[in-house]
Amino acid sequence: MNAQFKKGALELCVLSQLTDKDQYGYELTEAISEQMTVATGTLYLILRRLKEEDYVDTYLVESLEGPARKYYRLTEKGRNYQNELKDEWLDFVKRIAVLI
Amino acid sequence: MNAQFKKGALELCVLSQLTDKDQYGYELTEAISEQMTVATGTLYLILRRLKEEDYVDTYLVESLEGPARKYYRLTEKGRNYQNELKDEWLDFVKRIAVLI
DNA sequence: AAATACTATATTGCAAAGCTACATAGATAG
DNA sequence: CTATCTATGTAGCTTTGCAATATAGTATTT
Repeated sequence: MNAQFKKGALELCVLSQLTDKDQYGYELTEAISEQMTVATGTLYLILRRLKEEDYVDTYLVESLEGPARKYYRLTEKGRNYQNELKDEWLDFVKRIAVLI
Repeated sequence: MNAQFKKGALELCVLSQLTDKDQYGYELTEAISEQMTVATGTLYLILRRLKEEDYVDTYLVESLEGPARKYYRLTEKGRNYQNELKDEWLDFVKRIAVLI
């Protein structure tokens, strides 16, 4: 799996996964891992960045199967950003198709 | 234009542009600029890298309109690489589509 | 003759983002 | 009590595009 392709696109994937329902980090890692290899820890960096920029907020929920889970929820700003980024991505893919 | 999306994909674009005919750096920059913004100089780094790894070789041709042009030609290794990378890209795009 | 602009190649320093490896920690099964 | 699964998090590295800049040939304008 080409690591360079992922740059930027992973952020969009995380945001998109959160549009339907709140999820915690490990859960997101598992969902995205079904489509591509993603290193443990990679998503936590993205999630921290998204939180710093107020695209998501978080809350803790205790778990019976291990440590507490930190859930991530899209903010209004995050929803707008997800939309923009998705449009940009689809446009980008079309432009690449022209060149290859 | 999201700079992160370009990582890796630009290399594929350059390789793909060379599959039909040899081209020089400035010419490639102009062709790719029709689809996306790309900074002057960016492609020269990619081209140097591609040459170091024997995906392309080069030859100089004098020009009436300015300095000599350095043409880039795909090697057999480069053709194989372009094919692999293209397949990987198309697969990647499909997987992202599942996630968003 | 000098300044400007277009064509053309190339390098330097910077920033973004994923990867590897590692650290921490609760719960549970053997 | 050790291993394993769940779960979050950090440090250092690498790759790669960008901005800025340098160099240089040719042509046109002032």
